[in-house]
Order: sequence, then C-alpha cells, then structure tokens
Amino acid sequence: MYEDLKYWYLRDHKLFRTLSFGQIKQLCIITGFKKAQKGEIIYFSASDLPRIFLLKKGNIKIVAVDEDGNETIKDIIQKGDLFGELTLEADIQSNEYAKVLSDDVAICSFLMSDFENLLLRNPSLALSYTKFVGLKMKRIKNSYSNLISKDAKTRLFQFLKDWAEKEGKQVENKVVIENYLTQNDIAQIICTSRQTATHLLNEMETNGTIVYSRKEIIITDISKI
Amino acid sequence: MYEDLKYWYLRDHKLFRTLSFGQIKQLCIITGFKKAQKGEIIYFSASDLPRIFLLKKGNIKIVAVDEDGNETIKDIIQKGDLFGELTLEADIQSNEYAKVLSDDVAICSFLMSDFENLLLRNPSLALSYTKFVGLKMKRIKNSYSNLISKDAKTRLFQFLKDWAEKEGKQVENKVVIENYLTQNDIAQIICTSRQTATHLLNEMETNGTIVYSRKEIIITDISKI
DNA sequence: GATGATATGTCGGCTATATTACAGTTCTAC
DNA sequence: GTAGAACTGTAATATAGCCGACATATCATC
Repeated sequence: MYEDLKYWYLRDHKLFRTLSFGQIKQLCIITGFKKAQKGEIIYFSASDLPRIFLLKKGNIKIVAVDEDGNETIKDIIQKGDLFGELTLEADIQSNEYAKVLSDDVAICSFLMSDFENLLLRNPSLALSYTKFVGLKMKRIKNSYSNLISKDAKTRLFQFLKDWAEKEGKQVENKVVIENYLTQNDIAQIICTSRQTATHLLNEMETNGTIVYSRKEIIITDISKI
Repeated sequence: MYEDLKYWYLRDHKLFRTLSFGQIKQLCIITGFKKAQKGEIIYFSASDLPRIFLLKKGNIKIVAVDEDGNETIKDIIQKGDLFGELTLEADIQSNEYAKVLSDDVAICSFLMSDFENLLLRNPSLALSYTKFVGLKMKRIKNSYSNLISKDAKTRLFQFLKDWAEKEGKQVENKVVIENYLTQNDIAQIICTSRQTATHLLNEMETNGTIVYSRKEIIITDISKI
C-alpha cells in the first residue's frame, strides 16, 4: 500500500507521463519518501548520494548559506516541482537546505544515477527533461534581466502578478493568494531589503492595490496590475 | 570538400563526440554554414525556423533589444560555444541579434527539430546535452548571486579573473587577454554603467593591477586577483 | 494569559551607482 | 590625410535603496 502511494506520486507528475507502468515501478523501487512539518529544516546536499526530489505536497524554500553565514533564498518550491541536482551534476561545495513553509509537506526522492539510467533508456523522457531544465534556465534568465533593468517596485509587482497567476484563486476580479511567505522572504525573492519590501507593500495597501495579511494577500483588481 | 568541412566542424565539438560517423553525417546534411566579418550583425531569431548555432571561429555578442529600444548584452559567445534555441523551445517574442566582435567568424547551424530527432535517437547525447544546458544555468545562477551580493568592483574583478582563466595567455605571472570588448561591453556584462566601468578600470591601471588597451588587457600579477 | 520569539512598521542618514554632460582620443573609410 | 563615428576620460549632481535602530504587533508555548 505504501509502495503504491509512492508509485502514484510519481505517476502523477507530468514529466513522467510518457513512462510505462514498468518503468515507473523501476524508479519507485529506489524511491525515498518523507513527510515533514512546518518550520522543519531538511538538509539534502552533501551527506548522501546526489538525489532528485519531488515535492508532492506543500511548499518549501531553498536557502543557501554563504561563507559569511548570510542566508539567501534560492528558490521557492511548490507542490509538483522537482528540486535538488536537476543539472545531473553533483556540486559539492553548495551549502543549501530546505525549510518547510506550509503546515506539512510530502517529498519523494530518487538517486540521480538511477534517474540518469532511466533517461538513457527512455529518450522521449530525456527530451522532456531537457526542455524542463531549459525552462528553469529561462526563468532565471528572466529574473536576472528584471534585476538589471527594473526597480524594486516593478519587481514586486511582477512577483505578485506571477504568484497570483500560479496559485491565486480568482473571485470576480479579486485574486486571493494564500500567503506562506514573510515580508522578509518576499524581500529576498525580489532582491531587496526587508524594509524596502515592507514599505512598498504598505504603499500598495494604501493605494488600495492589495490587502495584505500574514495569512493571505488579496489583489483587489488584477486587471490593474 | 565543403561538405567535409561542415562535417569536421561538428565532429570536433565535445558534445558530439559520442555520435557515430553516420549520425553526424545525418545532422550535417541539414547543416548550414556561414562566414561573417567584424561588425556584421546576424539576425537569428523569428524569421527562419528555430535553429541551434555553433560558433566555430571568432567571437560574437548576443544583444537583446527591449520595448524601449535599449540594447543589452545577453551573452558573449566564443569559439566552440553553442547558441540559439538551446532550450529546444522556440520563443517568439525575443528580439535578439548577434554582432561579430572578432575579425571574422564561422558559424554552423542546424534545425532545432532535426536536433531533437537526433536526441531522441541518441539518449546518451541527450543526457550530455541536458548537462550542458544545466551548466549554462549554473553560470547564470552564479552571475545572479554575484549581482545580488557583490559590488561593481568585485564583479569586475571576478569577470577579469574568469576571462583570464578562459582565454588568457600566461607569461610568467602576467596574463595577457586579447581584448575584443569595449568598456561599454564590459560594463554591460558586469551590469553597471559605462562610466563606472571606465572609472574602475582606470583605478586598477593606476594601482598597477592591470594594463588596459583596446587591443589587450594585461593582468600584471594574476596571483593578486 | 504571560513570556519570549518572530514578524512588521517607521525613520533618517549614508553610499554606491546612475545620469547628464562634455571633452579628448582612437579608429574607419573615403 | 581628413571627416565622422565610435570609444574613452572626468566631473558634478541626483537618487534608489541599504543599513542601523527602535517601536509595535502577532504568534507560539508553557
């Protein structure tokens, strides 16, 4: 039954739709499975063999710690996203961990080497995966050029817009987003200081563009953003 | 003879080493080949079918033009690098062109769709290619975090160091780099204004860290950088 | 519901860097 | 060689957003 659960979790992911039942089973044999609660920290780098993870439930943030001990958010991972050694090259030096943002999460994982073998045996999966990595690259390129040419306000707008599009629930022309991020998180994602983010969010609230609370963010008129 | 030339140009690239003679020939049949001179502009986006390009000789820069007509450097491509629709997803809206920086360049190209077919038939090439795209992604991630956490001076240092490592010729502990970039180019690469770049370069020259000219940059003591 | 921890709000000074502006220099092409 | 274009040098001014400092609000836990 537990085995079955893992099986479906993988089967469910769009990337794996091209696989046969047998192939999925094969990957599932070596699949790990893990649950965790809000606030928990999950280390997933050096210690073990390199792995690829699939977040099946909840939200996590990937945090990197640099030489000086500063923590920066590398990524926000949502239900259905893959994370870990996506480039299929283990990098040793990276000092990253994942922190659970939602009430609870479920994560499957499999060894990078096993995944590689699967790709070798399944060319059309390999092609899909290549495109998937390419898409990730495009996203980063996009954030990069935003950071170069747009100011903090514009980046915040863009971030809220993207977030709303991905996760917001539309009610008439309002959009409600479940807010699992702190203002500090948001600040880091759009690459600015906490104070600036706070200031901008309050400004938007005064303008009537959004209603902000720790639980949810309501964009009052999505057409205006 | 001309056909043979194209053949070898591809054969030469490390990505294609895993391919058989037959497979290369197959891709070569549809290979395009082009030469261009310094200053020439090569458009490679919308007009034609999406392609992947391989720069066999020389240097070019990829320039993007935004809505307001501002030009920004997206990438510097060197001998042996691939460019174009590397993500295997044609994006329509991108308004990019390539400008030749070196005296002359040689470029081969093949259709994205043909390349896709080749990947489908050759899983180990697909795997290598994924890793290659992953590496590109890592590079961008790296520039991104540099831009977030390092000032212009540090970014210039890092850029010169990388450039020296990639292309510099070491003579004792001096490193000589052939300088095919203008200060404006350098400024754009490290994401700062031309004036700041000029100022920093002059500062480094006064310090005796580098000797700058339009033809070459000499790093006087590589161990100090 | 008291206590500590974490998150948010607010303010003013400071600094790196953009911007504007113009002069001098080097290259390119006739 | 000369004109024009492109590149480089320099300086003054403007400003976005960082940073420190502290107050207040909200949450988690006993």
